[in-house]
Amino acid sequence: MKNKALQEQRIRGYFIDATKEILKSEGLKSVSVRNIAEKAGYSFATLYNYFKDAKDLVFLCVQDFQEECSAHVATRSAKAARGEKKLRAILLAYLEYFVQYPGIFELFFMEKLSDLNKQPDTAPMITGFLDKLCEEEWKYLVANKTVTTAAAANKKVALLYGLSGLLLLYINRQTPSGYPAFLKTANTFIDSQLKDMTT
Amino acid sequence: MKNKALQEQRIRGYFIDATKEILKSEGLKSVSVRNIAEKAGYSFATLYNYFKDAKDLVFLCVQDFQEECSAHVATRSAKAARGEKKLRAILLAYLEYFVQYPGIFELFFMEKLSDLNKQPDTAPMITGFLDKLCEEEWKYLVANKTVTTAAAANKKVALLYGLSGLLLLYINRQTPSGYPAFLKTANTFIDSQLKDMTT
DNA sequence: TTGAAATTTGAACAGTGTTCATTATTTTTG
DNA sequence: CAAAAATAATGAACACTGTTCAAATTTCAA
Repeated sequence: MKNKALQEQRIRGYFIDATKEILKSEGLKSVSVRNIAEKAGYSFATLYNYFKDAKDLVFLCVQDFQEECSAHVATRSAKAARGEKKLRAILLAYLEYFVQYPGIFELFFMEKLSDLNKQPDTAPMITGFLDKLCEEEWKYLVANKTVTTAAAANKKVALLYGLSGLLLLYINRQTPSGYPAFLKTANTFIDSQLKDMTT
Repeated sequence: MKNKALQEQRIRGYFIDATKEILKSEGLKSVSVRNIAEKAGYSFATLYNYFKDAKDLVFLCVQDFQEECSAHVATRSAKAARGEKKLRAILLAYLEYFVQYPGIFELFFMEKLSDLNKQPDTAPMITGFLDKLCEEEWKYLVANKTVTTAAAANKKVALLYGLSGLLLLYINRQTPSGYPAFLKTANTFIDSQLKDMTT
């Protein structure tokens, strides 16, 4: 009787779609049990039959948003020449996506994950996301002896932490103030991290 | 009639102290208008006679916590030799403070500031805090020609963003997992940023 | 002491999440 | 097909949240 499972998955999908819609339009602050349920066409109580939490539901959107971000990064970095150029394009497109959707940055990096979310390991999925986006280019650079594996590893984490902090302060503390200044700071930071590829 | 002003300031102090107490013990999630007021010994409605918001009140704690953090950094870095050693000690003590009080990191970097908080410019106060802590050491290093002013400026921002991101991911996403791993990552990152002081 | 001004307060309202007994629907069985 | 059993959907209820405002209280000067 797999109809049961199919129907159940469909209904879960309605709730997830409703949540995604709210997240992208009104943002995380407008996500509420009653809000989601209304958009999904069910009572708020029904949500609890399919999900432990609204938070639980919210974190199920992470994968979808990652795919969307991946697509955005892919198109924005398609023209760039392989290697460092492409890596730079990927990093900038990554920043661009979160600047466009601050609510998704909030969801990825600021929202506390509830206990059940630890089960499907949402946290490593998020922290490993940038690595996955850059994976191919780092491989390429290591293969071409532009950078050593060890140096690449260091640069990867420095970029992850640096870009996370940059987005955090830009989105939450208006530092730098204004998108042009943000872009300039981002480029300067990426420059400094990609220098001395063999160090 | 300056008694008026004095008494008013005293009462404001009761509310601020209550808020600080809650922030350090239960954390930001437990900060509520009724919660603060009860600890302060007043009705929840009274809070609105002295502050626009509970958020407003919360951000008034920033300065006090910065002073506390400064003191912690000072004692923890007192023994270090001037220059790079001391700079490292400052950075590690800075991290240490926020790891000890994740609620204060939340307040400094994650909590959205309301409109009134933009008036006393809380945001630059927060983003400039690390710079202020390190100011003397950077001056020393520049004076000793260990690093150029331009290179120092770049390293300052890279450290600010990197450490912010590191704390963000450690506190919110358990990455790295465990304090020893966190310390190792922090040291590696600081190493990479302080290398090539003349570049 | 009295009256006016200032301060403190709780009621009220609109939100929030969550649980659970009741209702409605669907599925299975006779 | 009809009755019974299983499943799913629901809204009432409770405990919170922030915020406003008229009423109660306190303060203080005349």
